[in-house]
Amino acid sequence: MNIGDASKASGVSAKMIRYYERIGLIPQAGRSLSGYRVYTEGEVNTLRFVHRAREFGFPIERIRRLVSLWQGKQPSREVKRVAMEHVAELERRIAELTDMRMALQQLADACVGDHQPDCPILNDLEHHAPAGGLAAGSMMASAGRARSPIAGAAARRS
Amino acid sequence: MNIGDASKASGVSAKMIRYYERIGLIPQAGRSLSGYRVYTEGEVNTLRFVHRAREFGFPIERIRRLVSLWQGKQPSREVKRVAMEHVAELERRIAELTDMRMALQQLADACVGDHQPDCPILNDLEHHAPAGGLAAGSMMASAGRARSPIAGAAARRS
DNA sequence: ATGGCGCTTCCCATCGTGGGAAGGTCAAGG
DNA sequence: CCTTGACCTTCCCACGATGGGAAGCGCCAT
Repeated sequence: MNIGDASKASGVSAKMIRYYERIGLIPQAGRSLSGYRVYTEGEVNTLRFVHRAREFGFPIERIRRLVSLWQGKQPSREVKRVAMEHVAELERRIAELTDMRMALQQLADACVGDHQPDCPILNDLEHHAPAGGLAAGSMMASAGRARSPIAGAAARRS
Repeated sequence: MNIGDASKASGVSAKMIRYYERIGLIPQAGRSLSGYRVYTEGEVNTLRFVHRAREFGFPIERIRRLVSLWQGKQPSREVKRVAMEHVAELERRIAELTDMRMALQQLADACVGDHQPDCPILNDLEHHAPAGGLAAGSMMASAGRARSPIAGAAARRS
């Protein structure tokens, strides 16, 4: 099977298959006489595994560990641990975005949105002090602070 | 004021100030005789504006529009529209991440996590069909499908 | 004048993905 | 046999926003 068929069968683009091979996420594929990459069903299966893991948002390095655990028939405890690490990461990112969304929504709610240039959104952007060490609640708009248990997670966008 | 002080006063790193100037998000700063960038209070204020907008997760191109609306004293309707576009974008990303989190959490819940290599997480990764056009509910784990109003938003990660 | 800090420009890396150029291969049909 | 088109190869570039670091110069205090 050539790379095009492997791509269709796995859902991974040919470009990404070559990339995954280059960074060592998947082993180097065999080659035909003319230098074309050749794939077996088993290799396509690995590509499907990687593709599905990407759909879950796993970063490449974590997928590397997952593939290793999978191929090595390791205890499911390890797999679960890696998965839960990723769940925690997802929750962290969800919390950040939720903080932003809530704060911005509050400002937008307070903005009448007419022909006048006066606008609470611009006022916040213009007058908010740069985070000077004190982080708690700094993301929240003035009205209705600390209503969420996940407030203050912004600005740690890594 | 030199770039270091402007950085401290605005919360934007010197590196990023130069970057913003290079891409034209902020106008070119004046220069001292020796070539140092020199900033006025007004320019620092613009930097603060940009910094705060970044904290809200606004991408640079949207900040460009916001700055323009702000400087041009445009009707708040326009500002609100840009802000709500960003809220929609945030909600889209939150929905994607939430889908991933839920699906993965379900698989992890179904994983006993002992010394046995058998694991629902790996089973899903290994046997899930590559998205072949039919997208609805494809992200959901087998148990408890379609329990969320925002299911099926994954794999549109850009 | 010397040391230390700040400023300058320039290049590189991240992370995952796509685009495209330049060139080789293969199969089908004239 | 030759052309055509679809496929494959490698190599380079781009994204978005940010940081790291090198090489070289300016500024100020001791």
